[in-house]
Amino acid sequence: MKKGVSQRDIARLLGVNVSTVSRALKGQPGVSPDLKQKITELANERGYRPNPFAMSLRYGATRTLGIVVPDISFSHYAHIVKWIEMEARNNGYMCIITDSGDKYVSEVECVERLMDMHVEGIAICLSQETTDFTHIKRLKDGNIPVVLFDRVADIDCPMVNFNDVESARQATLHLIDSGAQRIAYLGGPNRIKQASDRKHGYLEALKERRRPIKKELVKCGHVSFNSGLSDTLELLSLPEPPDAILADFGLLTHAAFQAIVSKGLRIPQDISIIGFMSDWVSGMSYPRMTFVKQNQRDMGRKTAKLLLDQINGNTTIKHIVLNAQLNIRESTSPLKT
Amino acid sequence: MKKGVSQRDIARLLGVNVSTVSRALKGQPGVSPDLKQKITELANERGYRPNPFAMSLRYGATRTLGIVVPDISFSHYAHIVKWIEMEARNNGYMCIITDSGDKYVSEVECVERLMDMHVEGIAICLSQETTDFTHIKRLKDGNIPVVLFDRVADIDCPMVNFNDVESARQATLHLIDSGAQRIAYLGGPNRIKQASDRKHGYLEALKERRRPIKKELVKCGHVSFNSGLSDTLELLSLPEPPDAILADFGLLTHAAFQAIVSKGLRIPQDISIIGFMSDWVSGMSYPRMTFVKQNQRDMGRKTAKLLLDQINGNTTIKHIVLNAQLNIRESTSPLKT
DNA sequence: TTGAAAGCGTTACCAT
DNA sequence: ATGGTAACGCTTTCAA
Repeated sequence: MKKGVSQRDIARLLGVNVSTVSRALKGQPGVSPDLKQKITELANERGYRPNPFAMSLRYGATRTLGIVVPDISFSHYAHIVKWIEMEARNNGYMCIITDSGDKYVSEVECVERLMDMHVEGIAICLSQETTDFTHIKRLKDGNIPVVLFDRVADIDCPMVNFNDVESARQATLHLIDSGAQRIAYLGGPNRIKQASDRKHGYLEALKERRRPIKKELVKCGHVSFNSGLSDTLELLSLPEPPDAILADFGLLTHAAFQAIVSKGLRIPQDISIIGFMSDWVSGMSYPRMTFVKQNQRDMGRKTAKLLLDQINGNTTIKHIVLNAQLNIRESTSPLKT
Repeated sequence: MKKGVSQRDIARLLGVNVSTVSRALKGQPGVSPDLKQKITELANERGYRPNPFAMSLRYGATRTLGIVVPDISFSHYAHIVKWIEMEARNNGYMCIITDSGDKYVSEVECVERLMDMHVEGIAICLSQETTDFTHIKRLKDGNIPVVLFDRVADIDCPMVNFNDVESARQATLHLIDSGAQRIAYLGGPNRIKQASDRKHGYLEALKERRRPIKKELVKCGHVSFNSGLSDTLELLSLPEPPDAILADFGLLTHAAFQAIVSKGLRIPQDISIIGFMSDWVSGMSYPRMTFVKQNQRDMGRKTAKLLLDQINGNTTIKHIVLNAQLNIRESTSPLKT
């Protein structure tokens, strides 16, 4: 392990004291222009770089943020993370990104590791297993700023999420108004607030249009491709199968699509579908999917800002809700007035 | 900024010396069982955690790796990064991930920042602008282990990449053998080794089957959606348009697909297409895309291993080439024997 | 078995 | 204007 050049090295080379070098390099008063010149020149020449660990040790400030995501390989999270990182970097912070694999135990471990690294704040997107929030509370007890994003929970903590109730409501209304009679809901388990919010929006829309709620059309399983696939196949095998599906997660959307295709059903003639997915994938599918568009850039930036605000002592802003938008394309049947 | 519990705190509480606490906590000999018991108990109770910065300062070992990617929001890179991170974590390392935005200047800045953070090694996927490698050389001069992955270069440095010549060759052969007469190539600029390798494979396949090389069918523009879109539209407007396209990057594949659809052409009846893309997106398009499948998990793991090997003083292994696989689906017309 | 002190890189404070 | 030194958390070497 090769060492870099330290202030002490420069001091020795010039026959002066470290403290003088420190002052010169920090641009503080109390150094003669001559000496200052010599010091900065030598520092540049030898490639002096301040050692952040010495600073951290002294001040406890690591200029580092921690991020925990369920799965960085999902485009949705990767996009959000990208913008958290951008915003952080613009403010002089580096990001340490950890992947919980959507598992509770791993999430706790990630948080502990980040605490060990003395990050100044942590942004967390909760795993689908998380129902216990002691690890979050521990952070708050330790006065480490936290922000929950995307997958949040009903706890007292700053957070940024999308308006899940409303976006699912809009999507369901669109399906009803396009003529769908039996709309199935494919979502996640109720313990995920995101999932229960979305289901709530779905049910609200049905009530609003005075449509009956059919229990057999509501699937709230594990958020995984396989679970989505078998749930959709079950739906399609019902004596009275749905003529529309609202899929509430990217993975489930993908699975539902595959299941429909594998059954030889036509979209939207036989069945309509709305999903949560990214713009460009929606554009490649055939037919192009009507989908709920979420602005990951906004979410990433807002999350970083909330974190940095807290680090800078501003504790006023608390909970930000972003609007998602329904993008109507060809996977939902045209209006039958 | 709240401080954690230090060894000194524990020492004071027990009325002993810090060094004794240190020995006890490290399980070193020279502490009475009694005292050791008391120290470890108190440490657990108060939630003592070693301060990594003090350790770093003393040993220069940060147990941290740096990663530089062109765009973390691309599924391809996000997948690779996920597995680098996993492998690193299994070996007690954390990862600091930086996004160069596919820009050279930003890539250099990322590397500098990572050096400042005193990461023990850096994995880099080069930006499409990078032709100057002094920042890589600087790392090697500083004895900081480096591994290039995915987008590599012809320099003396450990690296992991896919067999780009071969996968493009295979893809082209498949198009020829499916009956395509005028195969267009949509790739990146020659300065990207990945792109020139793939073009090389394309040309080799044509030669192998004694097909003429038509310059107007070879497009090597910027790797971006817009560039891919306009290049494909140009190809389709030729007096003699291609009856097959090989698109050599995910973005370009996506763009080519959109361009073809916008022109009202049918795949594969009017034109065949092979792309570089992810498995699940390929399954959602219609028709399902024939594509070159790259194993990101392997690449991520191998990259991390190469980095960790170097950190551990093993400098033998140098260059790993992974095989990509052609997955044949319905976007290439059936064999006309 | 335990204590004392030095050192890692930096800065702040006090002395010169 | 400059030097000396303590402090941050931890380990190691030497001394008791």
